[in-house]
Amino acid sequence: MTLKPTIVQVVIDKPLAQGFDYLWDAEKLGKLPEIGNVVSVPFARSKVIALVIKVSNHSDYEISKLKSVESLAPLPVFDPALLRLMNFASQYYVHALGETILPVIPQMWKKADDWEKILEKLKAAEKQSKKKLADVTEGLITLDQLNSEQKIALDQLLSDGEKENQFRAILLQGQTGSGKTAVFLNWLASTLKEEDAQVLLLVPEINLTPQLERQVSAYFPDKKMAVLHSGISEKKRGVAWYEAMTGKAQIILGTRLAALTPIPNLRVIVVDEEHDPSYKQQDGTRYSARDLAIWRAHDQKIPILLSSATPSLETWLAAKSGRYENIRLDQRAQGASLPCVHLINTRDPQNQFSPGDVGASKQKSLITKTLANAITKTLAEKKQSLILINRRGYAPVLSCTACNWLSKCTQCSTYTVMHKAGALSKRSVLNCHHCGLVKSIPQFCPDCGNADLKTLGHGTQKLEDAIEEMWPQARVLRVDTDSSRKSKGAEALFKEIHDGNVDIVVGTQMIAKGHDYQNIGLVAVLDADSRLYSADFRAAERLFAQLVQVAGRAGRSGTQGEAGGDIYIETQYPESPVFQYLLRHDVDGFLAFTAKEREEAKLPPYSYQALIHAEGKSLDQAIQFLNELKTRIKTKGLITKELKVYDPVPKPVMRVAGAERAQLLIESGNRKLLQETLEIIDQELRQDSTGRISKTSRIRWLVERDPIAI
DNA sequence: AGCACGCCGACT
DNA sequence: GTCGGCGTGCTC
Repeated sequence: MTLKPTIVQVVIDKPLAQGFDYLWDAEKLGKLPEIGNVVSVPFARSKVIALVIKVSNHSDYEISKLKSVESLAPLPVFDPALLRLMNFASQYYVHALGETILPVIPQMWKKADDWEKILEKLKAAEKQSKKKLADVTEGLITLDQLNSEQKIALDQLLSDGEKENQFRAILLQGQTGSGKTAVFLNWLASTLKEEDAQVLLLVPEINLTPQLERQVSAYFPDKKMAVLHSGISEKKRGVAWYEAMTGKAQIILGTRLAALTPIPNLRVIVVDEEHDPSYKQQDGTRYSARDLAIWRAHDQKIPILLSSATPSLETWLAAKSGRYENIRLDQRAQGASLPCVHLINTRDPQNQFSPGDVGASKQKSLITKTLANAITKTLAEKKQSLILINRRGYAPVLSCTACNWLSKCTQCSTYTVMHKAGALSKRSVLNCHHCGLVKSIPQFCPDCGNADLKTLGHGTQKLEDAIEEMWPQARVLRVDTDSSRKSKGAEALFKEIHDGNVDIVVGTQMIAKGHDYQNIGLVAVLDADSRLYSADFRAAERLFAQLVQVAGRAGRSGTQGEAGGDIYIETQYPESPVFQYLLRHDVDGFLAFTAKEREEAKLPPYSYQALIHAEGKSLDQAIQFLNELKTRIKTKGLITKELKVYDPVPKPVMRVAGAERAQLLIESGNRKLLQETLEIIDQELRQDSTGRISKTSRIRWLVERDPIAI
């Protein structure tokens, strides 16, 4: 009698839809295989990390050609619930299972040779660092400090808690400063009373984690927290991931990548700022961490809380229809009142400087007279001003006054942005924000030789210059990705603001996110219009959310009874609904208005969308590739009344780093039908592709489900 | 995705 | 004569 060999099927991090079979030598590996084991296998000429997805005695491949699993990682198995999530994500987002699963493993665990060493180190470290009690109490609001509205919200969250083992989705909607964080942290406390319960707390951006991290450790000083985001070192991330996976860490705090972390005893999920577009991954598997978190909660029959001041339309409608519970916080928790919104009509001459005005400079196009007066007043009151402009750098384009030459990127279909000396490099440079290309600034126009080159438009740097010129006595700080990368990072810059070392802060949207400042009297938004009328139908929704968030910064001074700050928006279109609803602080009104618009236009969430991206050497080739694909879809009879396939179009930024890009939009009111069609398209494309590159036309393609920008 | 194998152009 | 271009096929 011959014993049948043990065979495992594994998936690896390649865009290959299939699994690969390997022999399992139980003697050598010490144990029998289990689904969810992390292993190291020989693949082609190298060794790769793989995950076991099947255990059997059979292989469709020739047994004699099978290689053997080399080693077994000293890690717990990926639990069945997580594998269900991965399977779903892989199918839904039309990506191979392997390239969905393996990227969640931190780099530290990707080298099989180090496994035993790492484990020993971890164990040694664990023995040493017993418990370091946190001494911070930042943001700690105990049960008896909650205001009545927060108490009601918490009661509501807790009262339904008896429905154990049941999916619940709750929208916690409340304006900035209404104390949502205090409510959900106190709610988490009840789950964390349980000995080994784990909770997952998702935040949209790295900038937000340090503050929330301090708050969480103030609430739960004796609980271990694992922090997972791309900003922490690989080593720390590897350790945090291990602690989450082994159940040692009970609180898992992180950005979107944390949504796919193995958490064996997961009991509750919180998604903070659930509307934030950064939950959508833009490369690799293009998943939405919020949507996957909801699926995970549903699948594991646990509650999920979605928190936002300006919920996404999807979530808001779900709450409205009763599919989600809706808990609201309408008061401002610590007594601060709402900021007053001012719309400055830039077309009104009254708001503009006239030639004779004091302080009118060549920069007058940047800051209106009305806004300048408000800033001067705020300075006099010894309060801080935040000025937002959504473009980093000095000026978006350099142009020739004689022949209208413009500084275009040589590799992309965009303009390069001028950065002044000292910002990106020692000298002034032109920088492309799409491909990162850095070029020196030409002395003369490359086309006509004219030496008179001028900048068009404004960026953060130019604004900084203008402000310094207009208020020479003020202390000005610029906060954007460039300045935070250069100095000690964003945290250090935020500290400067907190400590009151700054009068005027100039920056991009990143200043407005999450950070609580104590002494802000004025917030100004200078380029709201650029995002008002965009080709992207979600642009207005995003702008509204950002403006509400910005407005939140202005009214946050904690002192009881004090008037909220002022927010100034410079616009040519003050009558636009975005601004009108903002003026009244009417989030629900805006969402209802937007919902109606979308319903009439049959746009998401009233329909479902997917994009097929194509990228090649020339736009024609990319378009042709998509046209052929469309024809194939048509011949197969897949285009029906229920499923619409648009014509291929160049992408908004058509050329990036030398590759030209086009896209094909597919839309359907029937989610299942769209899913099935995408699977057929994927199969069809895979048939004559290696990986994701077409064999015949050399076009790189990608299917994206639920795109957030079109 | 990598990576080797393989078949055609300008060079020490 | 060869070095090297990237089209094609394979990885258990």
